[in-house]
Amino acid sequence: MSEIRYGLPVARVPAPDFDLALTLASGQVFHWKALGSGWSGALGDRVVYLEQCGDELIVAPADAALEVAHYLALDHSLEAVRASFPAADSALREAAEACRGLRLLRQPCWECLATFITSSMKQVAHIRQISLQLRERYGERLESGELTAFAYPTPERFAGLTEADLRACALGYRAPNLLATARALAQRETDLAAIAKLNRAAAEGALRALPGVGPKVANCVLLFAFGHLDAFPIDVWIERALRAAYFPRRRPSAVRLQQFVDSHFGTFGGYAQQYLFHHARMTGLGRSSPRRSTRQKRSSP
DNA sequence: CTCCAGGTTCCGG
DNA sequence: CCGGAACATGGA
Repeated sequence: MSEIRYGLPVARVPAPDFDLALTLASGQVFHWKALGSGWSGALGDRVVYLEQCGDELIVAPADAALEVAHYLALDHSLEAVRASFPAADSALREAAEACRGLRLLRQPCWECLATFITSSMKQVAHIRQISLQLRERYGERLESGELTAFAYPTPERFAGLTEADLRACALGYRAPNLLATARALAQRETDLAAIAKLNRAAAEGALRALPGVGPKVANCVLLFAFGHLDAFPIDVWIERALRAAYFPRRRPSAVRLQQFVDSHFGTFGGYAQQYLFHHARMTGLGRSSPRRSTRQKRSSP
C-alpha cells in the first residue's frame, strides 16, 4: 500500500545531513514554489513534489527518486567537505555551521547558464520573478497527478523570439545577451555537453566566449551545473564577506581576489563560497548603512 | 526621490 | 593589469 501525495505514489529517500528548504532557497535556483508542507517545481522536463521528513525525503512521483537524489547531490559527503576546509579559518567555520545541510545542486546546464545570464545586477527576488515569467510564457507546461509546473524554455524556443519579447519579461539590457547565447546553442555553434567534459579552466574559457558571460556567471555554471566543486563565483556579497574576513585593511583587485580564493579554499571551494554567501546574506553583512555614512558622490553640475 | 542589486563590456591610463 | 562608466528595472 503505497503512500499518495497530490494524486501520485511517493518514494521515501534517505537524506541525512540535508536541509531541503535551505538548499532550495539558497540562491542557486529560483523556481521552486512552496506547496503544502513541501515544494513543487520542474526538475528538467518533469514536475515533482519534494518534502523533508526528518532524515528522509518524500518524493512524488516515486519514479523520480533517482533523478531527485542526483539533482540534490545527496551523494556529496558534507563531512568530507567540512574536513577539507582550512582548520584555522574561523569565518568559514562559522558560516559552514550556520548552513548545515545546504548542498550544491546539479542543475541542468542550459537552465543554469540562462538564469545566471539574467541575474546580473538583479536582486534574488527579481531573478526569481524573471525566471518564473520566462517559464510560464515560453516553457513547456508540465503536469503529473495534481502537480503543475513549467519547464525552462529551450534554446530553440528562445531562438525564435525577439529581443522585444524578452524585454517584455523585464530582462532589460540582458535581453540581447540571452538571445544571442540561446541562438549560439540552437545553431550548434556551441555545445554545452562538450564543454561539460572539459577541465575547469577550459570550460570557463568556453563559457566566457558567450555574450553576457563573464567570470562570475561562468563560475556559477561551473559550480552549479558542471560539478566543478572548486569553482568560486565572486559577487558583491562574497566580496564583502571576503574583505571583512581576510582583507580588513586593503582592497584587493578582482584578479588578486580570485587568486586568493582559489589557493585558500581548495577542492571544495564552491561549498565554502556558498556557505559564505548565504551566511553573509542572512546576517546582512556590510549592506551600506543608510544615512550614517558621509554623503558620497554628491556632485551636481 | 535616492540607492542598490549573485555583472559584463568597453574605454582610457 | 586597473579603475570608471554605461547598461534597465524594480524594490527598499
